[in-house]
Amino acid sequence: MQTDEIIRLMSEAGLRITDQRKTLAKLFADSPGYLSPKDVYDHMGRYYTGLSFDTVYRNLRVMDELGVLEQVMFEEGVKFKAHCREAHHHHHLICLHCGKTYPLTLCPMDMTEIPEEFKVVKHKFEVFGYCKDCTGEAEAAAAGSDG
Amino acid sequence: MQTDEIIRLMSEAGLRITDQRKTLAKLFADSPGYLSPKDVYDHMGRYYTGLSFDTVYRNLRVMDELGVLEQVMFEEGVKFKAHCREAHHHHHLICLHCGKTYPLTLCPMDMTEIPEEFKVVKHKFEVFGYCKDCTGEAEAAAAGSDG
DNA sequence: ATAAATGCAAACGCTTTGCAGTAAC
DNA sequence: GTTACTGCAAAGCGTTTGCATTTAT
Repeated sequence: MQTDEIIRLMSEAGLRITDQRKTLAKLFADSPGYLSPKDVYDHMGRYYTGLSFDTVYRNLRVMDELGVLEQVMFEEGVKFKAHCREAHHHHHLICLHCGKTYPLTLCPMDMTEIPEEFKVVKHKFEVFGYCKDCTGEAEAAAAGSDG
Repeated sequence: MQTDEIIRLMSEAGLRITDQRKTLAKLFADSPGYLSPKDVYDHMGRYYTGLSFDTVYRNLRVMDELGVLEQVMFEEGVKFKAHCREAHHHHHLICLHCGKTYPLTLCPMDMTEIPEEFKVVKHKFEVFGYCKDCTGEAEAAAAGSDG
C-alpha cells in the first residue's frame, strides 16, 4: 500500500493524521518487509526526540485493527507490515535476515484434504530463508548457531 | 511419543528423572494437543503443592532443547507438545478450542516453486479450526467476537 | 558425596494503562 | 472548543535468573 492510501484510510476511519502517523504510514509504505515494534520505534526515534514506546504500540494496534497493517507472530515476537492490497489471496517467502517478503501464488489449502468434520477457520503458510541479497548471511548464521 | 520413551531419552541425555519430570512426560505423552506453559502449570499444580512456574519453564525448555517436545508460536503465545516421532515429515490441523492436532500428509513445499536465489531454511504450514468435538464452540466464538 | 533440580523471590523484557498536557479537527 | 493523540510513569504479564535447599544419581 502507498503512503497516501494508508493515510486516506486512517482519515476516513475518523483517526487524526498526526505527524507521527504520517511518518508511520510512509515507513510501512516504503518498507519491503516485516518490522518489529522496536524497529519502528528506532526508526521513528530518529525524527521524534520524546518518542515513547507506548505511542508506537498504540498506533501499531490501531493500524492493525483498521487493516492497513498486518501482524504476524515470529519466534522473536510480533512483527508488522503494510497490508497486501492484492485481490488474490497469497502467502509469502520471508527473508530471515532483511525481513523482505516475496509473494507465493500457490495456496496449499487448494490441494489439502480436510476431513468434513473439521471446520477450518484460518491457515498459515510461510516459507523462511535467505533472499538473494542475504545468502551471505545464511552461512554466518549457520556458523554462529549450535557451534 | 510414549511416556517411557520420553523418560528414556531424558535419562540418556544425563538428566535426572524427578517425579515432576515423570509427570511431565506422562502429561505430554497422553496429551493429544498443544499445551501452554500455564496449561502445564495448572496440570502439574494438582500434584505438586509448592510448584513454581520457573521450574515448569525450565523443564519445558530442557525438553524442547532435547527434542522430546516441540514448541510452536501461537497468537496467544508459545505452546508445547510431544515431538512427533513419525518418520514422515508432516503438518497439522489444530483445533482452536481443545488444541488437539491431526496430521496432514501433504506438505506444500513439494509443490511450491521457490526462486533459485532464495535459500529456504524452514517453513510453516498450519490449519486452524474446530474439530468434530468442538464445532459447537465455533458458533460460540463467532457470536462472541466482533459483536 | 556430588551435582543437578527445585522453590522462592526478585528481576527482566515486552506490552498496556491512567492521567495530564498537547494538538488535530 | 472539543475530543483524540501523545508522553510520562507505573503497572501488568509472561519468562528468566540467583541463590539456598532438596533430591537423584
